[in-house]
This record gives sequence, structure tokens and C-alpha cells, in this order.
Amino acid sequence: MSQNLVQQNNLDDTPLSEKAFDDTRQRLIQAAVSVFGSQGFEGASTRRIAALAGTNISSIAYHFGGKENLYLAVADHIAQEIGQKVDGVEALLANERERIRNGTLPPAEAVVLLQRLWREWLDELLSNKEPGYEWTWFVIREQANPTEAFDRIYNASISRFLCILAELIGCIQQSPAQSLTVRLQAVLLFGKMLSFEREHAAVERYLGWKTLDETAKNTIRAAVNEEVARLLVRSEETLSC
Amino acid sequence: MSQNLVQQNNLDDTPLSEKAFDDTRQRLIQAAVSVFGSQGFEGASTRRIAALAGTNISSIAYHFGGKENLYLAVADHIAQEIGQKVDGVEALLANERERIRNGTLPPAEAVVLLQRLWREWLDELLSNKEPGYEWTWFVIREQANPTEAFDRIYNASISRFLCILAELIGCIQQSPAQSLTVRLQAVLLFGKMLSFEREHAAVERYLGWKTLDETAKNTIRAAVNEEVARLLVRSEETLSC
DNA sequence: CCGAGTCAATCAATCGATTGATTTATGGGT
DNA sequence: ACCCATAAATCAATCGATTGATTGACTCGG
Repeated sequence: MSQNLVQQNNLDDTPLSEKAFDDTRQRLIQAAVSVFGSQGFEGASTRRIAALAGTNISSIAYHFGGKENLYLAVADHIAQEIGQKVDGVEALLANERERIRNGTLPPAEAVVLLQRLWREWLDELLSNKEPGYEWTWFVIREQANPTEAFDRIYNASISRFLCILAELIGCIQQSPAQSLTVRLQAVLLFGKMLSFEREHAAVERYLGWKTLDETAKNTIRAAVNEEVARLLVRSEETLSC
Repeated sequence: MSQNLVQQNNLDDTPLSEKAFDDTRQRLIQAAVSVFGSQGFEGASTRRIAALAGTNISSIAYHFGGKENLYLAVADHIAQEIGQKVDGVEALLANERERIRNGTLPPAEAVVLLQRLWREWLDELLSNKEPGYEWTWFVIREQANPTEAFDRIYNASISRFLCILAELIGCIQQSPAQSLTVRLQAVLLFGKMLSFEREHAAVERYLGWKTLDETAKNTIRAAVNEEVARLLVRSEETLSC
């Protein structure tokens, strides 16, 4: 028994040390996303993170230099993750990118694009049992109580996403994407997309759904689609209060 | 100096012991709402709560029997607070209560009522510098990760509020208030009303508002009013995806 | 004097961080 | 091929600080 688990999995020519290094580092970040997201920075314990990652506590200090730096590393990881998601969105919108940017895309088409965008986002949230989307909790916490981690995530990825949302809403409402109302709606829309992760626990309880079956998912999808479609309405007469 | 602070504030005939008892109890709950709301149950320390309340740690055990029971006492306090808010809403809707309940209130009028309801809610959030509305954080946390505290709050007050919201939305969309889609929208609407407290920190950062001046508030109010007005739209043709 | 209420002091447990020892992988010399 | 020095990585053990909880003494009004 001269080989350990790491050796047995060494299928390429990567040096074993680097492989173990990256592996432990990745597992620590993965575990940290989960624990930081559900417990917050102060509530999370490095012992729990290390245990969840299947390694020793001191690995955190060794790989990241402490709890705080691990937290920031998680932020960078999430920023990268969201960035890839935004890349996917931009690919989805590639054909109409020019018309979206200058606001010449017809409102009806912009609605359909925004619905598809949100639909894909939502399906990932609804399908995922628990593994992947714990980062939303992390972002929600940082959004509510911003630290340096929020700045990193925002500057690296969220700002791009908000820009796209604003452009689409601008097309829908025939308003410049830079206008205050459009940008505000973009922020609120992003908040709604994030909150679905948080609210679906409450939704289940409120509506008596023990699990989200296909009927429930379709109801939620329809509500989201309607929410987007309603962006078409710009009613000035309702501002009377 | 034979009198302490408690004695100096004893302006009525309440026995000093009872007054001190209720006073400390109240200050502890008030502090606990703030600390539990911002830090969560595990992240909050009884020392910080006691210090914020200006009393000794052991008072928590004396008055509530421990950290956990204090947490539940906070939940009951919040339930009572929301309950009073729902009472105010019901008073606001008193004249139209019957028509709302049986769904005969015209959609346009229901929109105006719902706008006024949310407007009052929003103004309290926006006007408050920081003192009062920390309980929203508590509820948001519990909504995301329900414990026994959530059941207490929900059963005592939120359920009533959701019922009213569903009835109003039912009037607006000419659908029964018990239907799944209407109830889902009521839950999501309540989530939005709660989230404004959380999101306005992000909104300030996204939109470059360092503080919420009157112009910013009006922009938010207009966005909320439009959001409600859009409930009038029930577009079946947009469910195509 | 009695009980209600508060206080400082202290408990075991756990926190983040650090240490020195141990194991593992790499590279150079023979 | 073989050995060994060096570095990389992880480990158990421990540090002081802080956690929630408890205790016994103390100060009051009744």
C-alpha cells in the first residue's frame, strides 16, 4: 500500500503536489461557500468548513492565510462563477446584441429574451436540490451588508449583468438604459432573481408545498413570465398617489 | 445619591420592582431584535445583547431563561408588532372590507388601495434612519431558514397579512383569492415588501446614491406604484415559452 | 428581614490561529 | 536505479480569547 488516494487519481502528468494543492483549495472554497452562505461570516466556524472539506483546520491558514482571506477568496470564486453565467447570457443575446445596445430592439422581442433569460436562471435554481446555488445566499448577505467581498463580486460580474438587464428593460420600455428608473428596475429585478432562492422555502410553507413538483414549478414559471411581460406597461396615470 | 436611574424615571404609581422588571425586559428584547436581526441566532452573542440593553448578561437567563428563549420572545414580540401593522391595514380597508372579501371591488380601486398600503409601508422603511425596522431582517432570516420562531410569527400575523394581499390581488385580477397563482403572487409581493429593507443598501451602491434624498425616494415610490399597477395585466399570450 | 433584581466572577466549551512533528512528492548527485 | 536533502502539504496539539451559562454576593423597596 504505497499509494494513497491522491496518487490513485493522478491520471495526467500534473505534479502530485499541485494536484493535491488545487484539490484541497477547491474543496475548502466549496465548503466555505456553503458554510459562509448559510451561517454568515461570524457565524461560520473554520472547524466546520475544514470538516466539510475533509481536511485539517490549519489548511485554511496554509492555503489562504486565515478566515478573512478565505472569505475573500470565496467572493472571487463567486464573482468568477457569476461571470461565466453572464457570459452565457451574452452568448444567448449575441445575435441581437447591437439592437439591444442602441435600444432599437422591439419591446415584444426584448420581453421574450428577458423571459428566456430568467427562465434559464430559474430552472437552474428549481432543479438544483442543494449542491450548487448556495452562493446566492452569500451574495444576498453581502448585498444586504456590503463588505469588500461585495465590491469584488460587483465589479467583476454583477455590474455587467445589471448593464444587460438595464438595456433590455430600456428596450422594453423605450427608455434610455441609463435613466434612473430603468436602472432602478434593473436592480430590483436582479434582487428578485436572487430572492427566489431565499423565498422558495417560504413559498413552500405558505402554499403548503412540501416539495416543488412539476405543477408548482410551472406555476412559478408562469408568475415569472407574467412579471416580465408586465414591464411592457408604462402607466403614467397610476402615479397619482 | 440614594436614587438610581430607575427610580428617577418612576413617574407613576407602578411599583419600582415591576417597572424595572418590564423596563429591562423590554430593553433586552429591543436589543435582541437588533443583534439577532443583523447577526443571526448563532452569530449574536448574549454579551453584545446585554451590553446594548445596558444590563448584565445574567439578566437574559433571569428574564427569559436563556438565549434560545430570548430568541423566541423576540419572535413573539415581532409577531405582535406585525399584528398591529395588519390591524392598521385592516382599518385602512375597513370601508371596502366586504367588497374585497367577496371580490366585487373593481380592479382599479383595488390597485389604488394596494398602492396606498404599500406606500405607507414603504414610507416607514424609507423614513426610518435605523431604529425601528430591524425586525425585517429577523423575519427575512426566518423566512429563509424557518425555525419555531417563524411558525409563531407566521401563525400570529403574517398569515393574516397574506390573506389580505391575496384578496386584493384577487380583486385586481378577477380571480379567486384562494387560487394558486393569486396566493403565489401574494407571497412574492410580501417578499418584495420585506426585501426593500435589504435591497436599498444595494440600490444605493448600484445607483450611486450615498443617501436616499427626496428625489431618490420618489423614484422608488413611482417604481413601487407601477409594480402594483402592473398587476392589472393578465397576459395569457406571454406564457408561450 | 425577605424577595426581586442586578452585578462581578467564574465555569466548561468553542472560537480562530499557531506550532512542531509527520507524511508525501520532487529534484539532484552518485 | 538508489539514496537523500529539500520543499510541499497535512496532521494533532495547543494557545489565548470569547462563547453561553451559572453562581453567590450585593443592593434595593416592601
